Amino acid sequence: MNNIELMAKQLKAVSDPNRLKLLACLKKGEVCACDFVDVLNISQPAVSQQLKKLKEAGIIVERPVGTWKHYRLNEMQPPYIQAIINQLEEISIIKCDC
Amino acid sequence: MNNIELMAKQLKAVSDPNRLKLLACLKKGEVCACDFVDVLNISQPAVSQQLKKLKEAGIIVERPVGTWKHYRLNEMQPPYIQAIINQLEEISIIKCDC
DNA sequence: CATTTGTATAATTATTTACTTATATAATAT
DNA sequence: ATATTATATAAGTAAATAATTATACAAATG
Repeated sequence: MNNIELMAKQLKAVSDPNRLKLLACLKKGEVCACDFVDVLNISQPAVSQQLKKLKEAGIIVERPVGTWKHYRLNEMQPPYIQAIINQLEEISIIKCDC
Repeated sequence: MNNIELMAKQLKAVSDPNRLKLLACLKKGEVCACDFVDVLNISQPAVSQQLKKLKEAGIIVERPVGTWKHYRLNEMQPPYIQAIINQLEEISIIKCDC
C-alpha cells in the first residue's frame, strides 16, 4: 500500500459521524466499550464494528480489563489525524462501573 | 448539519485515493480538468464526478475558461483539511495547451 | 447555423458500507 | 461446571460509492 492509499484508508476510518464521536469521547482518556452504546444510540455489535475500524487504522488502542475492553487514542498519530482529533469537541460520557 | 456531520462529509470527500491525487496535482496551482484523466487513468465522466465531490465539499474551486474548466485549491481550508493537503506529495502533471 | 471539443449528467452495475438480529467466545461469579 | 456478562463474529439487508457507457450541454470555430 503506497502513501496515498494508506492516507485514504486512515481518512476513511475517520470520515463517519459515529466514528468521529467515538474519537471525541476518547479525548478525555480511556473509555470502556460498553459506554459507547448510549452515546451513539446504535447496537452493541455496531459499536464493536466501528471500534474495530478505528483500531485497524491504528488510531485507537485496545486494552482488555477482565471481561471488558477499554479503548484510548493512540498516543502517536500522523499530523493530519491529530488535526482532526484537535478539532473535535470533547464528548462527556457517563462512565459505567467497570 | 452539525459540526461532526460537516466534518465527516468533508473528510469523506478526501478519503479516496483518486481524490487525494487530484488534490496532490493542485498543490502547484490551477489545473485544467482535461489533464486529470491521464493522471488518474479513469474515464472523463469519472474524473468529473470526483471533482464535483471535492467542489461540493468546498475543498476546490472551479473557474470556467472558455470551453475548459480550471480547478484550484480553495485558499481557505479548515485546519484538518489543510493538514491533509500539507501531507500530500505534489504530483506533476503534463499540462495541455488550454 | 452546423461541427467540434471539453465537460456534465443519466443510467447502470459491482462493490463497499453501516446497520440489524442471532449466535459465538471469553472472563468472571456462583 | 454452570450461569452471567461483555464483547466479537456471522449472516443478511438497505443504502452509498465509484466506476462504466451513452448522451446532453455549452463554448468556440468554420
